[in-house]
Amino acid sequence: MRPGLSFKENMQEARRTYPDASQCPVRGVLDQIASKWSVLILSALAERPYRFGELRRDIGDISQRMLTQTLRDLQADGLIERTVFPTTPPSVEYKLSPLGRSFLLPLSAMVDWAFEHFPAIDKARAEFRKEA
Amino acid sequence: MRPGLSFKENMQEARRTYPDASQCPVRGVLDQIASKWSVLILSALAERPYRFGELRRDIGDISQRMLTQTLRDLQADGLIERTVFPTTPPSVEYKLSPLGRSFLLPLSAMVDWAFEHFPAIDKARAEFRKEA
DNA sequence: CCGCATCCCTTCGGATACTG
DNA sequence: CAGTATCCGAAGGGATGCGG
Repeated sequence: MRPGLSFKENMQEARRTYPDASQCPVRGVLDQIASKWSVLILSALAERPYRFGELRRDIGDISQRMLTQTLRDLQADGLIERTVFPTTPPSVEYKLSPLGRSFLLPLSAMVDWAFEHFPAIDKARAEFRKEA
Repeated sequence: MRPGLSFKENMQEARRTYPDASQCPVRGVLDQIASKWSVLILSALAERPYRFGELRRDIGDISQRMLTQTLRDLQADGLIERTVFPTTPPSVEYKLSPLGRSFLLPLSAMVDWAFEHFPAIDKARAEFRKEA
């Protein structure tokens, strides 16, 4: 990476367009989408469609309450599609929408970065505590 | 974007490496870094170094408490550097570290995506409410 | 199997007042 | 100017029990 600076223009343009950052619509989108549970759910759905119980088991430590809630939010945002199969017992499938798939690229960029740099961050945290 | 699927490998590899997602170190990193205030601060520092009061005014609706706290966390993670100038009155400068700058690319990818797609998301949200 | 409703505890985060 | 300390309301999120 070039030492100087090499970030995209939209980030600064967003800041120019919304000098009062509290009014920036991008913020509301990011808050929802970059949240802990959303990332895990979208990461799972990146592989293949999932049923409710599958997702629950796969993620492991998500409560059924948060799973339901986050799935609804992602559905409301148009990132995932929900299909009910009226079998007995009923089964419900969740899959990424085209919009949701378009989000995988920036999402995986974040995940990739975290995956690559978390050792450096852990080290920085440890040293920061030693100083204090 | 290709219709099929086109996401990076690390996302799936992270899921394979940490089948129990609750143990995944990437999660802790993301939670901290992709949070609301962190994104705003890093976006500001992407332009140039800032002093404390400048950041506060620039972001606008961040409380001094959260600004201090988030700056400390980002510093602990090694993403920003803090320099004290013992003038009177004292002044403190915050700037991105090399690690912090390396994060701008994935961060701006997210911001760019949000900037481009928030109209679609707003529309999806509105329609979702109409259905209900 | 999928999900909603309730209770309840914990964390987030703003407001205010006070130091070097 | 750049913080720290305290108080307190708001929101996040787990546990449990019921319904389609």
